[in-house]
Amino acid sequence: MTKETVRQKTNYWIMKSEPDEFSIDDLQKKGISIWDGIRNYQVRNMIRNEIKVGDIALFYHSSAKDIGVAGVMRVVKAGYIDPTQFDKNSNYYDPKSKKESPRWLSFDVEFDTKFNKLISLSKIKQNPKLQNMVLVKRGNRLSISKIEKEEFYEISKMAQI
DNA sequence: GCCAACGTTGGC
DNA sequence: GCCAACGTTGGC
Repeated sequence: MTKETVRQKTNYWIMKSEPDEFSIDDLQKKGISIWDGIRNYQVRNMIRNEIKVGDIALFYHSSAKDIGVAGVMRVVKAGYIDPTQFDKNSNYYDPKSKKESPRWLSFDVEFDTKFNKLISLSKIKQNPKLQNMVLVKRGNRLSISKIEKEEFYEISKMAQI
């Protein structure tokens, strides 16, 4: 089989954002948005190696009054150089990143669905089918993590009840 | 290369 | 606001 005929499997992700900074409503308004400001090497490597067009992601609201999964989005542009690392006016400015060797990557996502109600972290922790998610484990601090297709559909199901 | 000190994330 | 659990930095 040639390389061209290999169809890559869709990856499923959960991606955190502080809704005060950027919420599911902001994404819905914009339609398509850059996902920028990643300043962690593990996550950077995930963007570089795995996140690709067509991947599906849960939008998670973190560090807020109500925390949990707010909706669904799709990756529409794979990893590219995050412009905010060179922008002195940005919160994400990184003076150590050089134009010749940029450190950080961003990508683009498109709004798909906003859940009627937030699927709270506590509800997720109560669901026995979701106990393997990195999200429910202690010390999980990565803003993006991979999830199983089954976990994605389980959470989607919880949104419909 | 080790590791202490410091910074950040994020739930509670 | 607290603090656990990391990640990063920098002196040695």
